Amino acid sequence: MNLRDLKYLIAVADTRHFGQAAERCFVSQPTLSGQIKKLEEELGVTLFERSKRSVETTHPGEIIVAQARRVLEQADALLQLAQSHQDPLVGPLRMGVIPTLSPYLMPLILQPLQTQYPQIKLVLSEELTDTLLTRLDKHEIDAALLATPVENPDFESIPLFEEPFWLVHPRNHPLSKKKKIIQTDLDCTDLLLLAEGHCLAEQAMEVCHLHERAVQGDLADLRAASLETLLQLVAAGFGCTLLPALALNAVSAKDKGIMTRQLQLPDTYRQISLVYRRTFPRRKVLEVFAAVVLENLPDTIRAI
Amino acid sequence: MNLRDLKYLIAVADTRHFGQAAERCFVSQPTLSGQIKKLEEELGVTLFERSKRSVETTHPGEIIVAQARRVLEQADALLQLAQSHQDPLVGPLRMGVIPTLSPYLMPLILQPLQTQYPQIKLVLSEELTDTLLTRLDKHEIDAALLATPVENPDFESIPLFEEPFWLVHPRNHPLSKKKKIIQTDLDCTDLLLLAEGHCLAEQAMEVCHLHERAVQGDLADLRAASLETLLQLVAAGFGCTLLPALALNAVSAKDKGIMTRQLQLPDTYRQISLVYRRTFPRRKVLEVFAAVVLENLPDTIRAI
DNA sequence: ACAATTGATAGGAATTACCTATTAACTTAA
DNA sequence: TTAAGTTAATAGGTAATTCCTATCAATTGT
Repeated sequence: MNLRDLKYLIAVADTRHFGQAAERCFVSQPTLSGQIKKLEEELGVTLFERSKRSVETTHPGEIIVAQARRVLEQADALLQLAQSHQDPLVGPLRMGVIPTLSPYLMPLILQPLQTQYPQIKLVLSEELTDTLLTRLDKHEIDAALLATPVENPDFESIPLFEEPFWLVHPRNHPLSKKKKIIQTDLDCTDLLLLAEGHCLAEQAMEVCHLHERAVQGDLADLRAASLETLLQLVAAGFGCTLLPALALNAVSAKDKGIMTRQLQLPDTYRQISLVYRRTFPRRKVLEVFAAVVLENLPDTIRAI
Repeated sequence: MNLRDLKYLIAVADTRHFGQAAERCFVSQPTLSGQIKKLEEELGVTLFERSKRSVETTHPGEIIVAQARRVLEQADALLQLAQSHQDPLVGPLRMGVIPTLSPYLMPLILQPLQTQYPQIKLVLSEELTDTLLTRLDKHEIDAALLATPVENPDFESIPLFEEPFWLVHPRNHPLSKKKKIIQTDLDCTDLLLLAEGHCLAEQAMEVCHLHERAVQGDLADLRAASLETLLQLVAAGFGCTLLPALALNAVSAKDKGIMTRQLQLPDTYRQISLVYRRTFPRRKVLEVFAAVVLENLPDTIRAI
């Protein structure tokens, strides 16, 4: 059995005329006659009662024709579904974002994305880099916004922008007296860190030339679960920390006891990129997403 | 698109493995890979995300696979429908019967038919010969029980039995004195007839050697609409008539004022046969029906 | 009676599906 | 680290299927 055969079948049932049915199906009459005959043999049922004068659908024929219409109806629906998914922008885009980026970047782009590409249904999940990479590998998400380069050859990435780190310290901190922060100021500072697993923690240590062991002792117990908590610690005078630029809005607005200092030093930024499986078939939607991100960055952040 | 392709599609979606899917479909892996690729190109949608490690269904793929299942479901239902109609006995048998036969024959066969072949759904219609032939030609009925031979080459017939005519007259009729009825008794009798269109009327005239004009006059206005009415007229002494043997039950039971006389004369019977279109594909059900009729005839009627 | 129509048949051409063999990339075991 | 085993894709040739033109037999309409 064949969808084409069912089309032939219905054409004959509709026209009661092999010639006209053939014309409607854009085939010759012998072709259509042959296929109908083959179908009848396959089904073991005579579908049409032919005479030289007329063609009539038999009773079982009527029933089978009705069912054939249902089959073609569903097949047609399949084609329409396919058509509606030809545009790579259509459908859900499952995006993972690291926690130190998501709350500060997403508010900037959700509105523009929704306005420019309403057909993209963004599904966000906020998790640590490792988790995101695992889920990406398991096809549970389509792409991830990360701050670390990827080595896995299964993945590719679109570089988005460089996000500078700012130094954040209490207003009564010794560094308050310095007009400009230099590298050595960072080296020996009382750095507060995020909990383990946050890439920001390692990156901060790297910027400050610290190793894992250096943050043992008093500070080891103070690793914060979120940037918000971290800022609370800074405000409470427990030490200073490095903050990614996009998160600055979160601090300046609410806490007068905190000073934020731009770092005019080399390599004091993290590189944000959009990571996806090499085999992901809807690259277009990622390109569109990346473009929207870049268009809506504050002027202080430079795109790559 | 093709039902086979959809089977391949579902096999891959189920197994997430081209090789195993191919095995399930009894084709080679390259064949299946090729058809899936062709399908993807036709639909304009990437259905699977392949890597050397794994095969995953894309989001549009999931949707299309679900629809493909619906298509195959309906196609499967079609095959099952066809299967259930392979037996020519299954389904309605639309049977036309002439009014002078139906009420006397049908009670004899309905019960046995129902018992022996419960799958046959008999749909009866009782109409005059001409109407039945027209409806047979228009495929409105499948066959007809008639008492006249058919000339139309589109039709064929299965001879069933010869139904003798009996003479029926009032008990106080001159013929009551005769021990045996001979042809000349019939020739000049006061014959009562059924309404025009009933084949029985013409056949009775023929048996009695009468022509159309002979029944003009008084009798012309007395043509009865049914055998029952005819018997009422006989009982009321308006004349005599010829009755087909199967209808005898109807008279003997209810009216003592009527005599029924067997005719031991040549050609005093009508031939009942089952008429159908030459092209009717379920001849088997007709043969079965004919057999049931013959098996359940009273012993007084001889089958052909 | 003759031309036009209709569905079936025959024979050959074109397309399509299919198979085997092989490749390229990756994973696992030694 | 190398070797063996998997996996999906590719290439090339074969078999099956579909399709066409030409024709026939039967019927219908003029």
